Amino acid sequence: MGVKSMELNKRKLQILQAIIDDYIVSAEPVGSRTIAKKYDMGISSATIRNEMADLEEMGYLEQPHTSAGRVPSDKGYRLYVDRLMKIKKLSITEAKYIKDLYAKKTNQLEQVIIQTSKILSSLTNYTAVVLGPKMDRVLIKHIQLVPIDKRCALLVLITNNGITKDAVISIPEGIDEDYLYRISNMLNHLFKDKSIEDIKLEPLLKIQKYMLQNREFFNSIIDALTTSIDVGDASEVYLGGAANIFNYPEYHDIIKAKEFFDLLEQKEFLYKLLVRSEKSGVSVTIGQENQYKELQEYSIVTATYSAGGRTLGTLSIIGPTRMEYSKAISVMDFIGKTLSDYLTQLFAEG
Amino acid sequence: MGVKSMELNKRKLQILQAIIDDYIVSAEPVGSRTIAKKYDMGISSATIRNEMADLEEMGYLEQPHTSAGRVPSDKGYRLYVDRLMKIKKLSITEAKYIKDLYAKKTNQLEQVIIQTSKILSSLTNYTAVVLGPKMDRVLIKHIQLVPIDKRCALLVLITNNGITKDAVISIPEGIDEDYLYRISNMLNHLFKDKSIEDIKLEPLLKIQKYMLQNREFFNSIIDALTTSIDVGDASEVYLGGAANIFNYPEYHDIIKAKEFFDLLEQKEFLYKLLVRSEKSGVSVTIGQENQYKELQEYSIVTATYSAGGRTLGTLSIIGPTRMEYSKAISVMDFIGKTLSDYLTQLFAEG
DNA sequence: ATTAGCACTCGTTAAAGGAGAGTGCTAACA
DNA sequence: TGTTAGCACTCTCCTTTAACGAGTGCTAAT
Repeated sequence: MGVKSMELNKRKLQILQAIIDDYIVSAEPVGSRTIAKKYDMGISSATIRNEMADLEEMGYLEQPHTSAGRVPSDKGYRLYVDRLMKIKKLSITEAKYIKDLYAKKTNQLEQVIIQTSKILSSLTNYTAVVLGPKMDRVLIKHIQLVPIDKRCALLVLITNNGITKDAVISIPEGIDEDYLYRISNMLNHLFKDKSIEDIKLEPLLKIQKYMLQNREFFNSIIDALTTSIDVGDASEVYLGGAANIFNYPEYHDIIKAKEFFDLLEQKEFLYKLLVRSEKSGVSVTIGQENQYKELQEYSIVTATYSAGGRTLGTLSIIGPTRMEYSKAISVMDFIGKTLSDYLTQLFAEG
Repeated sequence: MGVKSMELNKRKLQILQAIIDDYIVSAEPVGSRTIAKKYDMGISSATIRNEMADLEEMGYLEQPHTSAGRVPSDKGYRLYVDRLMKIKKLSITEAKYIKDLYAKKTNQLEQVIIQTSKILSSLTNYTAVVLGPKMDRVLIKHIQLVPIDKRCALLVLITNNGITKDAVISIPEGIDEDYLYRISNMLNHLFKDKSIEDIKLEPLLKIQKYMLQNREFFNSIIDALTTSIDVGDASEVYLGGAANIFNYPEYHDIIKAKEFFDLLEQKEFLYKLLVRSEKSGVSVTIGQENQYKELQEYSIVTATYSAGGRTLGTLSIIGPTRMEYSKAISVMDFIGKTLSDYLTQLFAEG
């Protein structure tokens, strides 16, 4: 057989691309005859058969059973994504559609995120998972205690990303509005321009001197601060288009479908999975590349969004490894950027 | 045949109950022999056959095809729910499990709602839909403008239910902190103890005299107030246990399953469906009783939750018409009450 | 190196043939 | 008059069988 034949020469790449292109839309194992007929490369099906056997031996293709066509392996998809596929730019209609949806203003960050998940899923036809803004590295812009009545006050926290959090806390006896005002100023002075993480670590030391009286009250403030932030985890995972999965025949098996929806219900897991370092741009995880067993039959395309150059969160779509990577990647890229522009502008103004 | 035989006598009710009890767990059409054997009523299968034919003619049972057993009709389920089924009280273990989960405090109302949807779905094995607190009839307890920096302020709104809403609004040139403070007081004075609805109707008239200067600013405040409230609709629909539907053989059909999940994705629709007048207690909608075509193959059990005697929202479960009504109703009832107690206490304190 | 030809594999589909569960009806019975 | 045993009949579901066809690998010819 000679070593020569096992090179990944141009023809092999061409054939691999053709097979994957075909399989992505058909979901059926691809045979040599199909390739020979559909793509006119001037070689016979027998030749293609030989090449396919080589590609299988090299790990780029798999055979469901002896007398079936070939199916791409994860390694095959990886090669396809990195070197073979043609990135499809969004159509002008699609780009305009997206731009228009982000045209109208709203101050409700959550609404924007929800809308993003819907757009993402409707354009890609996969399931979208969008994470709300990460709070941990965000800086505090303003912190204040607002008196409501004799017994309680509202703790308000505003970050430099324009996100607001608040919590009602009760006031112990014998604290008048003026004292509350002084505490409020003190907190603001102490924590302004600090990150949320800092609060968790520092306060006990720095505040200690203020804490001699009303120790409990201070504790409840710190408590409210940290817990109101920590909530960020599971509750800020937004899904869109979960039912899209039914479009794909691999999930017409009830067992598979159930697995998928069970997965989606584990919001904490999704959060852990998709929260990533600030690496911007679009990234693709194919099947077994995923560290989690539960996800090794899926592919995930992830992008980040930011405001004013600071990464805030991630958007992802999740679907079968037989995914329209080309379309998916360009949509993710475009929406990630559009959303970032939108948020940057929003925060700059508001 | 005689008119007599068509009465709903005790024996017919007994048989109907037996059939529905059986069908609810088996999901298979129930035959006369099954009833005769399993439930010892001292009559033969032939007699039961006659009664079943009567029950079918009266509309309580249906026959999928000539040589199959009987299946309850919606009318049959209705009779079952109203008169036949034995309400199963929660086991002590279950009651304790629920109580324990509501034992620990949190100020995050949203977390409580999310947890409720999880508990509901895990105990009933159906899909839970919980609506967040309705805002429209809620009274305003406190309203305030908190200055953040020169260019913007935070509008904070606290309701008598302890719910907080806020929005960042920008301040026009030439408004100093003192003036802002006066406006804040004015707003508070004007809107305190009013409902949100009132704001939408009244402000233009009442505020007009204040609005001579800074008309735009006032408009943006009113805008922020009303929109931050209106969000309430779709974004406050919480789902739990959607994947539970796969436990039931009627949804092993992919078409049916897809329909179900498509339904769940229409949050606005679910909101419209489940938001109801304050009628408290548990209510059941069976199949075609539902006004919406899309839901006529499902049954829905709904309860309300409240705080301090004021109804806030609804909890529901949705599942096949072949539902364990008895279990479902008692769980809904118990959780509705427990949640109400919890919230009542929470708001009384905080 | 390429390709035509061919035997072989294996999954898919359709038809055919029970098996089984259930019914309605009739006739006998208390 | 209500109840029940018996029976013919219906219809779905499951299994078996056979034929089909898409696809492969190998061999031999080009």
